[in-house]
Amino acid sequence: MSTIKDVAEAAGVSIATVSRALHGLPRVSEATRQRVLAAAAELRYVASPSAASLASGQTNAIGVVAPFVNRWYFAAIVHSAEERLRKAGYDLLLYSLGTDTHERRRAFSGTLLRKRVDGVLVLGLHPTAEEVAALSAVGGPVAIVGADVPGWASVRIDDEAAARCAVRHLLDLGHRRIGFIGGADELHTAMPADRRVGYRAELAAAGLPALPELEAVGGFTVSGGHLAAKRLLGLPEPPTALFAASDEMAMGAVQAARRSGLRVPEDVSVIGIDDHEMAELMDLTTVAQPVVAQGELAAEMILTALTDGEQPLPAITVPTELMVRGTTSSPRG
Amino acid sequence: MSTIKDVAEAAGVSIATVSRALHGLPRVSEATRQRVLAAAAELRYVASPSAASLASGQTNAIGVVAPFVNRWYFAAIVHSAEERLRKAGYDLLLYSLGTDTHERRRAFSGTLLRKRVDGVLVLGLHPTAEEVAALSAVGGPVAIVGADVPGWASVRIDDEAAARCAVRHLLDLGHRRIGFIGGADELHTAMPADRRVGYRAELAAAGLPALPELEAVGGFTVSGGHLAAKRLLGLPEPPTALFAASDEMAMGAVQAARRSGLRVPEDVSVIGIDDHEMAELMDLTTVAQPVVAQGELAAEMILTALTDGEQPLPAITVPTELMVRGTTSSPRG
DNA sequence: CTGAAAGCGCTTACAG
DNA sequence: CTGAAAGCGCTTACAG
Repeated sequence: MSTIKDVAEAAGVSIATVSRALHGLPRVSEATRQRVLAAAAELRYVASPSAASLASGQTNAIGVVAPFVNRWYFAAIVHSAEERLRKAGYDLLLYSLGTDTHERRRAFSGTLLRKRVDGVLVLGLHPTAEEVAALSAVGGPVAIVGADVPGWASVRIDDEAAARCAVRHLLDLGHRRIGFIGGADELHTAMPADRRVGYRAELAAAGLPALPELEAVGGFTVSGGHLAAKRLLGLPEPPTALFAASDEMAMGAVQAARRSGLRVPEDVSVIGIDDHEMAELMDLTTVAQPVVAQGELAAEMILTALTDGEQPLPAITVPTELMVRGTTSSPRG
Repeated sequence: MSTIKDVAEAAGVSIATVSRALHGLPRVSEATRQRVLAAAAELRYVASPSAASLASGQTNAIGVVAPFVNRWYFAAIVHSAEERLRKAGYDLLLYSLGTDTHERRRAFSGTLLRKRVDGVLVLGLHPTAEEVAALSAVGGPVAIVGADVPGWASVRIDDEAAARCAVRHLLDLGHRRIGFIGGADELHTAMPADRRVGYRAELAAAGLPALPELEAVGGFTVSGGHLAAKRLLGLPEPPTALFAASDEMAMGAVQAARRSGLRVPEDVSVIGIDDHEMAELMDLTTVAQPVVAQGELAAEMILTALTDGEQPLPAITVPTELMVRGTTSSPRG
């Protein structure tokens, strides 16, 4: 593996000049630059990121912290953010925490990220005040997707409004007994709580009570949604419609209804949030959120903060859209 | 941010001793080690990865190169590999190439990875001989998932056998006119070709011809599968069963059949490969492949190669399993 | 426009 | 068991 010294010798210049030429800095004659570029290409020279980082104090890497990557929402955001960051010359260090509290602590405390990244992208987690302080102390700009934190850049949907939109759709269709399938670990992720708030608020706005027995926990998985729906539909007085806080849970709910011999939407309506890539396939009515855009925006914000220094970090709310498909209709009778 | 020097001063030892104590190396007295550990904790010291890499020649990072992360198969493998690698103290650098040939070239040429990672994990790509040579020249061990390459560690399923298993299931049910929905860019990814080979081979073993008009391109997406199925089912003499080389395409095919007014499986059977997380939900018959295990195995192989030096790199084939669900049955009549 | 040199923060023989 | 010192390969003022 060739080093900058090899290139310098081959080009007949100093290593300082090689560095400047390769970085496109001014104060290098065009002739010299060409000679250096040719020598570097010839030697297949690639600068050592470690050495460059040590000398410059920049790592040219962004850390991405998420609970999962193998879920539609996170995978889509990671993919779009990665593309944007790589284009800007940044590497993406992935920390997929799972549900492990210990790993979560390591990530947020900075043990994992300090001195390793120039900035951090947090996905789908709702950090505590302590965690915010710790991550902020890592040094670089932080952007969060799916929540907002003072001092950090953020991209999110209005979860409460999205939930209200979904419930309103059901109300407009004539439903009055509407079940809710939410997440479980409200402490860990941001949006479940907000979506539940929206559910209750929209019911209240329609003069309907929020009945505890109509709220179930789905854990944001297909099988969790299935189980939750099964319980709700087995109630003595079952709901005529189900609002699931994510499409994956909504899909599980549709399945549960059908396995219980109920037709969707004739016997029970189901609506989700997301517009998961499989939602159209399943003809699922949902409130769509733009995931690719959120990933790109978050990446963009970090890049801007990295170059533009001290300008205020934006907090963006992206719009959602009701997608009426085949799993919702008016209740019978 | 504290450096090793701060810790050394606080503990009253040299930086060499700090380094040894923190790494758990021998030849440090227990008392000294405790003192160093305490000082490091007190100062919230985290070693600079750049400095450590530059001095040691190791990056403690593994590069993961994949065409996508936002597809079930890749996301699942990245997630499980990341967990294993992080546990071993390695960072995961993600390179999600997309379909961009330019980025692919950069990744395989080593421009992206050289001097940056200790090993590489390649997912779902079928590198050319040239690419293999270039990536091998990066230096560290390489493991590939979904294909096998001489000189690299590998984990994969037997794609041809999996395809034959799927087709055999359809033959056993009595189908004789079986359509195939495969990928598109056979040059880029490994398995499409093998799965097509298996399809043809199993037909041949049953004394049936491989009819070109029964083979369609689905591009490994739901919508691609939908389109391909639509074409096949619109044939003057349509197939009574469809074998899709992935579950996502199979799901698209099921949808296409239903939208054409055909019942699945009464009018047309559909089988896929994968056992996608949504397959059970859709009651899709498929040939299951273990994704989590493949990710873990691949990570394990790299870790072993990294520590155990020059032992031969394993090439493992993991088993697949036919999952008979509700989208396949005997043809009518 | 170019070079000599300091310095980034570690690891690792080498001495003792 | 511990320390002094070289060296990893860059970047970046500082001179000229």
